[in-house]
Amino acid sequence: MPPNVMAQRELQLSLPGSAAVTPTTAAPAPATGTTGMATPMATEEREGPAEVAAGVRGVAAGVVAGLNEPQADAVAYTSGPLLVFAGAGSGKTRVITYRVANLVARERVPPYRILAVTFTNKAAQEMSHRLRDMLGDAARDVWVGTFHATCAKLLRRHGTAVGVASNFVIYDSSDQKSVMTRVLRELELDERRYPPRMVLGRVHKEKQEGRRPEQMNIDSYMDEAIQKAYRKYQEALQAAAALDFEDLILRTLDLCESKTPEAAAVLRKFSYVLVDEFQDTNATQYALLRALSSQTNNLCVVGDDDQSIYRWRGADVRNIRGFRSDYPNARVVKLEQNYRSTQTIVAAALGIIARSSTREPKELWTSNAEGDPIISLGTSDERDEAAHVVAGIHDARASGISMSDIAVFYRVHAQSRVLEEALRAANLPYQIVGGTKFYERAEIKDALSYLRLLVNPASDVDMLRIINSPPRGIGQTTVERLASLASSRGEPIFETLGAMDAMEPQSQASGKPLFQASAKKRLGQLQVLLRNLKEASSTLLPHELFDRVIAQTGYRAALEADDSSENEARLENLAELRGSIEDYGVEAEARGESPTIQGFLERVSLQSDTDDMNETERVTLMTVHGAKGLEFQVVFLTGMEEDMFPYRGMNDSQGMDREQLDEERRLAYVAVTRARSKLIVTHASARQIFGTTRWSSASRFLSDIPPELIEERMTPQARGASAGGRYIDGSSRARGNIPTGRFEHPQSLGPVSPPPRAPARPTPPPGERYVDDAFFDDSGEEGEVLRRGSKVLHVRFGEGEVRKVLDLGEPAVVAYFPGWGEMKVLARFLKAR
DNA sequence: GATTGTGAGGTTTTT
DNA sequence: CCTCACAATC
Repeated sequence: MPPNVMAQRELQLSLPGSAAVTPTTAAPAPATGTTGMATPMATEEREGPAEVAAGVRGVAAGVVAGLNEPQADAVAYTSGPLLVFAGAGSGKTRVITYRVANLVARERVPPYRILAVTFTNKAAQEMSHRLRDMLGDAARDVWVGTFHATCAKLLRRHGTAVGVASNFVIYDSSDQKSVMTRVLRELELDERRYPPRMVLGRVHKEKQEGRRPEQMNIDSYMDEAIQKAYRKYQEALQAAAALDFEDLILRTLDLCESKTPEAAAVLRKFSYVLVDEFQDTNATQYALLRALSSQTNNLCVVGDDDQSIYRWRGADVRNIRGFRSDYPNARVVKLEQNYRSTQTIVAAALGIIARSSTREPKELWTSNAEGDPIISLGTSDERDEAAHVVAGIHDARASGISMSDIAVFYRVHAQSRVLEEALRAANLPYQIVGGTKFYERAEIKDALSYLRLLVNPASDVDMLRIINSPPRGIGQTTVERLASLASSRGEPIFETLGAMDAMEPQSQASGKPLFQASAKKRLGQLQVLLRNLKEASSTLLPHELFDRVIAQTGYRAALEADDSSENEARLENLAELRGSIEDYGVEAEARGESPTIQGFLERVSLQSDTDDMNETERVTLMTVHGAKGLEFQVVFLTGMEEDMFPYRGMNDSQGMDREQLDEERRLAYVAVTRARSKLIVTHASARQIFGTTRWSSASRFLSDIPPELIEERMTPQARGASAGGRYIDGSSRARGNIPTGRFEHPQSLGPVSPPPRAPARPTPPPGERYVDDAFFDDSGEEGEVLRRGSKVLHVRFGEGEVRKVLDLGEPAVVAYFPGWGEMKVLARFLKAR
């Protein structure tokens, strides 16, 4: 993870402090709304060194020093609900950590009674580290973790009160999908009308909004089918002692509401609850937070509605926007000073977000230097783009910027490949965050399934996964019969397997034995194998168990048997998995816990690849989503084209709705605000994506940035493409004022060339209009909007339909004209129909 | 029962 | 472009 330079910068100011702010704990919460505390700044207030709790490294006094006024306010306000709007780069994490430190060191709140919740492990880790720096050992007892990890922890301890087995396993999305597939089959629902993905999506949505099957709104036959599937899916999970991600939250909420002694204990547990990225919470998560803080109402939520980018995942930005009405006496603090970025970058970000249709009013500002202009680079295609990103990285390095302080962002992972190739060819070290996940590889999933099955034999998904892996002669027919036998007996497959010896199951139809002798024998062997491993699992260390599993199951042997390069890679992956099990063991012991397989598995299922970024000297490639919460000196924001960003799916039809567009806009805002001093945005006129070529114009978000902040450029290739391209209408591409500068790192730039200018357009004849560049317009209300599907009229080709919109320095399209085919035409030669 | 091939479908972002 | 599901074949 890149170092938080802002923090470093500020800590220099803050640490000498023996100054402290008068605790404002007792102050009544004024209803004045925003930042209105008149608390003097730390530097103006003198106190003797504050008493320091044992084990706390003298930070109590410094806790509030070095914070600006609203920050200090948020840290010091400790009695009741608190809502912090934290603009990008405004020192949000800092406020949370200082707040926790203040609670422990000054307010003497026992660390184990503080809960700080984040969304990503990455954020949780960073918070832990910072707390450790401030509080030392006391930090260990603060509950810091993601929603999911926190819930898992609570459920392991107390879940039995609401019927959650303490050895539950967590099903990831592919596990979930296979459960759902089986459910849908059992319900005999048509796979085309009810794709598992879709049904699962609907079920998740219900769960995210806290609705059980019986609470669903049923408006159609399909809803009814989904309701059935939802029920059955939950039954299947319950039978397998498995939880999906939503269940982790929902069942913890159940626990809280259960009126059991365990519930009482959990509800009493935390006297302070803090949440980071509150704008990303869904209804269930919010309900859980409310429950966990219900005894004291000391709920502190920190977030930024402008950075709400997970609506698709159930996040409800109304949680943060409506917090004040849920907690009318909440103190509201707005952190509006940005410490991260240049004025130029902040202004650009504001230009983008300003057009969002709904926002909590706030003014982000900075006292940082103006900085360099943003470079907007037009490229011909994704390869050209990648080549110039590489060139830009070289330039940045030449000006002394560390590789780990450079990032390349893209909207979707699919864009990473070309960039990756270019970086590799240029010998630039890089790391890709996210994407194809290690833990999704087949061999890893197989190995983990064995381990999970040993912890929780009821987990049918795992059983079905490994039953014939490595191949042991148990075929589809046998598996199906076994599974249906188990389900008719109402027990997990593992149990049925164990009972095989004692019974002679017969087919109901024919009365013949259900299993052939050979099949039965093989099932018996598997049963013995698993039983032996299970016995061993209680005595062996996790990595030893792993070794035994891949040895005794024949998994390793099967891979070694044929030494293809794929199998070699698989063996390496398994070795890597073993390594991470060992690492886990070491860490667990360091924490004074004894390592267990269950502990390891939990870590795995709640961890994403995004989490382990290291600080080595490498350029970071990631999606914009992955970038949230991070910052880099230099940021390349690629693929800034209409259709890519804002991203539109494949469905060729209509555009996106306002809400989607707003979310894309916020995403763009997040992307831009990651940059500290340099932002280079790139767009390509043509892009190969998902196997087809897409032509598009520059993103509307670029035109929302005040033009004076941007320096427009084109790569030679892009210029060549537009200058050399001949059009059927014979239009000349020759135009004046095309900048000719090489692409270099902004800091080493010469004089800025003026942006390319479209040639003056002739006045349209009376009664005619020219279709023009109004397709940058969000609202579609002014001007003529030219987009896919628009009907156009050309003087020679007649009526046509727009297939692609492109930016060739001026608006142009690929349009289909019956009798002519697809033609590339400048928009100014077209009339709208 | 296993292996291989073909086709179709879907393609965002993540705990 | 990729994955997955299913069919045909050994």
